[in-house]
Amino acid sequence: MDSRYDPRSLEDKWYRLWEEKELFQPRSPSRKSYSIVIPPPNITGSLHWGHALNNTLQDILIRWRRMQGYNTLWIPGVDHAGIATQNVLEKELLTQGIDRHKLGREKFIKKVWEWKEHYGGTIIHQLKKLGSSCDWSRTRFTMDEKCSKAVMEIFARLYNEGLIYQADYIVNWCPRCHTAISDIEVEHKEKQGKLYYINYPLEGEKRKLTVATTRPETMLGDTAVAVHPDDRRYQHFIGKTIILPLVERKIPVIADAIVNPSFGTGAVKITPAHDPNDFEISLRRGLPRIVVIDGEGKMTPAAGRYQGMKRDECREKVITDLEEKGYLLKTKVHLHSVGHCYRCNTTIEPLISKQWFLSMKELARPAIRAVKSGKVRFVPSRWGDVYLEWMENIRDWCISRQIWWGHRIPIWHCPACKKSDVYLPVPSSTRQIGQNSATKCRSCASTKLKQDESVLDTWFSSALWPLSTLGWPEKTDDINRFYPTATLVTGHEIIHFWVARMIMMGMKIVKKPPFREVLIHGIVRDAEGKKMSKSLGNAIDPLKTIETYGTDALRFALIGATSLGGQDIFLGIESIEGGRNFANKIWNLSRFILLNSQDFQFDKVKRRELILDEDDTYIISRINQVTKTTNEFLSNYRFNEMAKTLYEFLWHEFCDWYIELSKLRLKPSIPAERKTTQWVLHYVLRDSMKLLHPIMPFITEEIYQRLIPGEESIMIAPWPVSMKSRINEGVIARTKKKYEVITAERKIRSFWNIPAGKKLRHHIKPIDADERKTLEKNKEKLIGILPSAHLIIEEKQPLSQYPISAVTPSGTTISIDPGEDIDLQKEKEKKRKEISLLDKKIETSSNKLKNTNFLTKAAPGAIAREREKKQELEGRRAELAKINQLIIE
RNA sequence: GGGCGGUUAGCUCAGUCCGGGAGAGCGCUACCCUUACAAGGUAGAUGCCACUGGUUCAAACCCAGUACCGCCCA
Repeated sequence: MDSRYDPRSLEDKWYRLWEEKELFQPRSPSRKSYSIVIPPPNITGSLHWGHALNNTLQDILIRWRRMQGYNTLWIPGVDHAGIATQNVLEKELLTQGIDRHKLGREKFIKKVWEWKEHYGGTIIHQLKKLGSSCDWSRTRFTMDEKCSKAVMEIFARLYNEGLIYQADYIVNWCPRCHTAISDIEVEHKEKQGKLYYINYPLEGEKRKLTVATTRPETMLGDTAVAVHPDDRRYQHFIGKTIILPLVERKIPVIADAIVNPSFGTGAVKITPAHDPNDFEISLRRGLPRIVVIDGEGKMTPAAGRYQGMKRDECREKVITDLEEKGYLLKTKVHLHSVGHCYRCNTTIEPLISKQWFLSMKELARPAIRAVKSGKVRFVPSRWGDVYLEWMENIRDWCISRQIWWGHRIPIWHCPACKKSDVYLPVPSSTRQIGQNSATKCRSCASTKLKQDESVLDTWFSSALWPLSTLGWPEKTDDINRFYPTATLVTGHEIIHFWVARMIMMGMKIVKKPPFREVLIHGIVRDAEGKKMSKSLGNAIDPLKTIETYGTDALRFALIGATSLGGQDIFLGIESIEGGRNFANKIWNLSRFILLNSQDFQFDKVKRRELILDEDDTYIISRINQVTKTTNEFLSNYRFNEMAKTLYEFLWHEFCDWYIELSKLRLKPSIPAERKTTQWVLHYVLRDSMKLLHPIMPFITEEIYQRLIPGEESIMIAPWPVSMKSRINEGVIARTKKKYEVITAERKIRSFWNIPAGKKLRHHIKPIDADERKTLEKNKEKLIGILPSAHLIIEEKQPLSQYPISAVTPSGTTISIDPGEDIDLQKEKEKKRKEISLLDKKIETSSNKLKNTNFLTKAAPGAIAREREKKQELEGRRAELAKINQLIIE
């Protein structure tokens, strides 16, 4: 065994073995199920820190439950990511000089499939590097035959129920992607812009009304000016007519309560075709809607002489023209929020167009109830409020996208009778699903049906994910067995996009929510607090990190950085180093144990042969306690606490104390003692490896296999069970006090610069008879570990013999003979400082105990604890004072 | 404008659900290559727990408000 842990050689080896043995598949059909569906990563994506965290959390849950014997299933898959994928392909084709429009829809889609076959597996491969124990044999793709079938089926059902409708509506249009996007796909960003104050003259009067706008180019499409009905400044303008500058159109001045009187001048221009608020007003008031900007972001013929200009060019021109003609009053710097496409960051153009919508109110109701009744529980619970807030104010979902890559809407329009209807595709046409499957119009039997050009929003298929991956709309065993899934693990950024819509679909389709709990975790950010992402260029490639530090180190660091509140996570490379160091520690402690157990076989030892001393009992008690807390932490999703507990236990209890002391007992001279120690080392190591396995799957497998040769895998080893009978609280307390004596002695050495290995003469004065007994029982060990040339343990020993000493928190004194003259004044000064510090604490404590309010109102336990504390402090102080007294003499 | 989160050691953060002796890792200081590990060991220093008020015998923790930072929604 090498003295350093090298993850590279091990990880692929074990992962391959796990896959070969099909350990990732459900393997206990008679047992209770535990299932998870993966949040499907984007097909164009590559592994980033968010995936790493998200999948590690899922893997921990699934590995834990698998070891507990559940029939576990973690379903993986990828999402076809309509807009993103189309963008990637378009760019790639452009580098070859190919324009998608020239290629045509069918050929383009064929190209996307080809691309998918080539590169679509990247992210899956990367998830494997993370150690994810998904059942890859069930990998799904949102565009594959089964998922597509589910999409078509539910679309038809919703359409036939009248929940899907087509309407002219103002949508968020991305002029670059050439498609509508939903409200939540718009990212609002604060931008420094200008507020333009424009004078609008009244018809037949000298007076004018000044409006303020951030988008002067849209004035070409104005169809009214609005003021607040209670605004006294403008009462006499209401009902008048304005001659719109540059356009010379006559538009009315109207009153509407939506106007904010304190914004700008309190009078606003109304452009129904290019502003969502104005659109709403136009619906109420029956105002005309004049489209002046088209889907390309260029001015339409309705813009008159500005036709053909790009919207920002047009803005400049409109401003100059207004200025020239004296309509522009002033401009002011103005901070406002501007919508951007979350895919390509282009400024969104609100635009009127014909789109497909899914009405949400009715779908939302049961989904709201599912969360309110506790059928679905968010962890941490505050995210449930975020969900409810959105659901209770839900708006209809624009589900159509004007792109080619995606599930084409199965609606056919008949040019003959002008009717449209839904036609389900022929099941065999996997790839072109939804196409050419309607041949005859149901109304007039015309054979010239034309399919709707739009495709469905990608999230529409994602919403069906827990059902479609299990085989819906077929009635499958998997659905009976694994639906609803147990836990959905995801980031808070997609609660609206995905989580809410899955719950709605689950309730709609099978009347059961798709999961019982939703674990929301933080977003991984870099050291500067920015979200780690490729587009920002601040991402450290997790694969490089894995290459350098190992998967287990990365996983441990990520888990250690999470917290109960789902706070965002800042991760520097130092954290990963910490994980690597821990892995190395595990490696070396195992190495120590393995090197010292070549003559040992765990199974051959009978419990009767063991002579357990208190250090053994201590560590056995502790591993049983740790087992218990680990389980509790896992049940409550407190993964960081779990990681910390195991780290602390292995490093600072097992290594620092048990293993150090075991070195004194592994000598072959007393075989029974050696055997006992070996047994305990094995027992603790075996159980710790199991407990740690969900977080650090690779190193634990390697150690486990070396420890117990011939085992199939730690993955399916039984999860440790904490045994109450093996926890001895009394021994734990006594042993801790014993270790305090050793620490106290080390402090003396450190203070006086006495080398750690130098054998000294020691006196120990135990605080009481119990302590004396414990120490006497451990005399040999103390001599070895201190190390001591001569050790006296005596409650009433003359302290003056050995001038330098230390007192443990419980009051036991240990003194040493430095073997040479030392500066007694320095020692006295040190003690005096300790005493005055204790005095302060004693004062606080005794004030508390003198307070009658405290004595009458505090819990009895709290008072008892306080008394104990004071007693301990006083005992310690007394010892220190006595010693100092003696030094003077 | 509405909502949510954060503010604890030089840095990154736990701890707040469930009130009672301020914690971890990294960094820093001193000593140590002690045959599991220098990716290590031993010991050490460092805090008006953002601010103001309230509740309480007792507040980092509960309540109200303020400031600053961040996120989401309109």
